[in-house]
Amino acid sequence: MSFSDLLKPVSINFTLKDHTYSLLKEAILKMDIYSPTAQLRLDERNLASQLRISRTPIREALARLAQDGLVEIQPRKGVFICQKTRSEILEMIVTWAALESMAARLATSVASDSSLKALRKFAMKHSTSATKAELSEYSDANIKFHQWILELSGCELLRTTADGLFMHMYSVRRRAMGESDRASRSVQDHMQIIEALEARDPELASKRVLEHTMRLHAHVDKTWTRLESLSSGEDDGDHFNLLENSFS
Amino acid sequence: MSFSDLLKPVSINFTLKDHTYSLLKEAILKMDIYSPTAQLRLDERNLASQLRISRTPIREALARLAQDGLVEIQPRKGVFICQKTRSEILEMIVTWAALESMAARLATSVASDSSLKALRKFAMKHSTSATKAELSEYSDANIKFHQWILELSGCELLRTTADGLFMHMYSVRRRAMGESDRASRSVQDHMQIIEALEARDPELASKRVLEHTMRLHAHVDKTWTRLESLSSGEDDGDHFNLLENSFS
DNA sequence: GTCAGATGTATGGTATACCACATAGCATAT
DNA sequence: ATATGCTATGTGGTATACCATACATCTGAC
Repeated sequence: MSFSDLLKPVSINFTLKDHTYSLLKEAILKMDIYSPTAQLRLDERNLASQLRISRTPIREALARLAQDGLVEIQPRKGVFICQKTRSEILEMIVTWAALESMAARLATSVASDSSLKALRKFAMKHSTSATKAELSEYSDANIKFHQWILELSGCELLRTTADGLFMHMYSVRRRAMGESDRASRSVQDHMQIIEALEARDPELASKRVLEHTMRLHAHVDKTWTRLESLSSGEDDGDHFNLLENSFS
Repeated sequence: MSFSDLLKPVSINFTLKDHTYSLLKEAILKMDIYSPTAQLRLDERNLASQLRISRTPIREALARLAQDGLVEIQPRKGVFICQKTRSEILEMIVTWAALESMAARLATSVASDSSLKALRKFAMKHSTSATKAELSEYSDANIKFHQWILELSGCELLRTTADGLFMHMYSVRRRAMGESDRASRSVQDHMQIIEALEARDPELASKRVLEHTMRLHAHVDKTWTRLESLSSGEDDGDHFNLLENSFS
């Protein structure tokens, strides 16, 4: 083995700003940003000294984070982690529903029999863990199931766009999705979705995905209370209540 | 008029990086990035000297542009304007279809009679200009019509997400949308969409929007040739041809 | 003549210094 | 005691200097 072989992996394509971006993103998503004690402010100089790098790559990473809505940069004030309002979360679910129902529609055409089989296997395996109310695990499997459908669509853009939404839902999901009364219904829904995919019925598949996701919407709409206090009095646009009848 | 009214707009919230971001974004969208003579490379130092500012705000603006896919930053190489491949454009249309059909569904519930009336008025006005084959104007009106539906949904996120797609379609639209044989069919489609909205029929409205947008998809799929040469030989995933039957 | 290696130059990546503004605390005057 | 204004300090915004790499060009040897 020559020198060049040993020395080749010289951290090519690695930049501090990209690394910092992933680092900060992960950190933000992992923390519970709705905890009352959460540190919402990000100090550039603190981050710089903690990461032992200068402010420049940090600022470029923050600019990107601001672009995808994870933080807000207030000029001359500071950068703050974004807390989503109730209505923003509901809008995310609506948009997610739009994307995934399209994905299901496409999947009826492009997904292979074997990949549908794999999806069914996955869903059945985790349906058992759902019944024993292992909520955290169920919550992960639930998200994975939906991402899987996005993947089956073969449309990268649908998948990445939805991933951007899931990213924001990450902090929310423990609260919104992990409730055992919803779990059994959810498992039924998943099975029916798989059946529609296997039947290669685009209309039925997209319809069932849409209804399933909008049930989550209705659930969040009813039970999301903790953030209310933060933005009470504002016009949070509860008009989505009106929409339930659009998904019957 | 009181003092406070006069003194409020004290030029606050202006930063060079935000200004540069809008500036570069607009410049990129306006240029024909598919022209063979197009300048695809962006030189930080050139931009800095042209705009008479330092590289720092430019770099932060570029980081944001890279985030929404308008440019690509290759470490140690440079920043290049992104040319979308044929399959990426097709994926954008699919995703757009997903969003707008959901918007139409919502609009059947939340749009007011008067706003639907305004939409109809707008569509009828531009249907006449379409028949006289004023293509550029028709193309603008066409996009406006679709954006209007997104607005009627009352879901900000649907609208902004779709706007992100329209942004990329901007350079493409002159070529893809401006053909008179499509125009008359398009006008018919628009009218039928409006009728479905006025009938407050969510299923029909979303279905018609979906079919309408997928007709554009089929059209681009058949006629988009110019970029082929750039990426010929690559696996560009023409599998979307298979999907036409999903939207009948 | 051709190819390998070296060297120069251009360009992005990073660090740092400096500036403008926002905020809080204190002092002073009413 | 309260209100107003000043000052100190910290933070983000910007400019600039320097470093590392990629690429082109040149040169020399075979």
